[in-house]
Amino acid sequence: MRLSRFPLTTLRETPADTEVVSHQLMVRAGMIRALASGLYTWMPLGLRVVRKVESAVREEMNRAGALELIMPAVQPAELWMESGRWEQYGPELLRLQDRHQREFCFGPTHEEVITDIARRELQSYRQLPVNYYQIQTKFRDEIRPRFGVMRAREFAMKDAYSFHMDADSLAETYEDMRLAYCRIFDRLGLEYRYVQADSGAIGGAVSHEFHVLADSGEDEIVYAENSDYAANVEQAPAPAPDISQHPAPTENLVHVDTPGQHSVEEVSAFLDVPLERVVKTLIVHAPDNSLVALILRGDHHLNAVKAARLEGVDAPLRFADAEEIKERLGCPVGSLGPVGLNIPCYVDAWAAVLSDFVCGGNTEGTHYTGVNWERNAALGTVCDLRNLEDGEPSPDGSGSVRSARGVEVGHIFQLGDKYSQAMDCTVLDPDGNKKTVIMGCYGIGITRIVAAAIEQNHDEHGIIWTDAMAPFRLLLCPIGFDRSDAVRDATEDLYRQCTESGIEVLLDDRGLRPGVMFAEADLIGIPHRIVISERGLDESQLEYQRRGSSEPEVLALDQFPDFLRDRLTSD
RNA sequence: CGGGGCAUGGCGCAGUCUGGUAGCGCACCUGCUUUGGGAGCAGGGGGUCGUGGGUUCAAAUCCCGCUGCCCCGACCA
Repeated sequence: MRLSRFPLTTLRETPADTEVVSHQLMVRAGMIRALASGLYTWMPLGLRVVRKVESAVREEMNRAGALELIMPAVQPAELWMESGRWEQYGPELLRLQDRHQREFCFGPTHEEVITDIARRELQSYRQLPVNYYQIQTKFRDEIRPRFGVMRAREFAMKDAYSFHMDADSLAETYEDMRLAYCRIFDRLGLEYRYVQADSGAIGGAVSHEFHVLADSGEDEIVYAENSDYAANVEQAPAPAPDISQHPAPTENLVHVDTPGQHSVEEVSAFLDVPLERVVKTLIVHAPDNSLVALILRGDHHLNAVKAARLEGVDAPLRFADAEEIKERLGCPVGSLGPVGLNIPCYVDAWAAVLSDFVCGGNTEGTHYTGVNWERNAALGTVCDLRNLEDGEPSPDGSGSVRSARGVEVGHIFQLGDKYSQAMDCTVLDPDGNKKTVIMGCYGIGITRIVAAAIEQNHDEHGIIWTDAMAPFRLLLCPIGFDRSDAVRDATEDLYRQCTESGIEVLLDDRGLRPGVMFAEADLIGIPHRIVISERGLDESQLEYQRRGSSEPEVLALDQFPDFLRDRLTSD
């Protein structure tokens, strides 16, 4: 491709309405253009990257024996009523009516449609197992679309659905999919982790998430240094404290004045007590809207997902606001504590083993010191409320964990019979009896991978593509293309060699000043770059530079064919 | 959904308080010079100031309505 015929409108300045670096670079490089909130046009340069991701996914899905199909994006409400999700799904589901006032939705996912296909097509156990997939546009009416295509409303997703006679067969396909996903992310050259996403509390359902590691990721994950264990921090159990470390009380309860001291850090400093001997008291809503208290050690961080899973706590977690707390507990936030607190208390295990600790005095500007459970405050329910943190022991007993941030790009799930049961999807078994099939589902966010890859691989100049995702493999940068016959002739010859070798090559034949050409080259991130100049040609030399490496290499002109063969055709 | 902010040429912004001929940088077009990291000079094109109403001799600017977009909304308790 010649850049003179490939309009590339890059922006020198960062658009004001972009926040994360992938969004900024995608807009600046001309990969995407916004149409409305959460809706983007993929420009030719960006679409080439999307296609690379799609084809890696498609090839590995095919290799794993999955069958590609395409289902409609628009789905009739009747199917969603059968599964019960028409009521359940809420405002994220974009609902529409046709000219006859029939109800439809724009599919955010396709369990209902595929289950409908399966119950019509599949009659016999002989047809199982089977795994269907599609690469298709989804629409989810997100509360708050942001970060460009990372959290868009319309996005491309690969979704697969498998059907089985029994759990063993499902487990086999599930493992095949897990391996296929690993191959996909390996091929794309991304650093990733797969993490367990569910502890098994929900009916034995098994689920794993795949995360591309990036500092800006929306999820925090923890992984063991010495084993395969990895989990979303939302799910990872914190270690249990050593009960024997629970010393006997030595101090008396004292109600002290702490004027203006509200945060645990302030109180810790003011009273000269270590942060880990101060507890914080957080007030949230119960399902019936009454208040409950969550109590943690001052240096620990609340895990909202764990808290929301407690029976007496509403899910998702809803914090009580300051006015409500003042009104119902008679004390401003910042001075709350468990002593004499007249609402249900959930106490993190690490706070429960404290002795002689500090907490709020339940009156503005006061705290208690020398507090001891049961002696001064009812202990309430002891549970795991906090995050597992970097450096702590791994839940699988294999040493310590590290914490990292990740972008969720894949999710595989053993669904069981939730949809097949509701929608009566059955086949005949060898004995001629009707059996409800069980299902798995497997998603990959195609367009999100593009953003995640940029989050992971960029520098101050622009994007750094891996070979597998790059819109073009090689960029030819001739200096003086418009005014030097030698440069132009040599460049045209190299370009011809590339196209004949099947290399995806981009030629900057615009004759721009070198500074502009290089700045745009860095921005769009083509992994391999050859510079052709009169200066070099005088010595029969080219200059090669890998995007992201600081040192250019000299390449003899007559070695260019070897270069193509050795460095650019190996996948 | 709640709170805040913004809307002026393709992009980034000034002008709005205090009403009086719409401006700057980048980008774009033409010419000349320049050519190894987003050039210089000269000339040029492009804007119903988001939208609907109102006030006024006069509205980007003041008033009212609407729309769109962006940001914040889990830990001072």
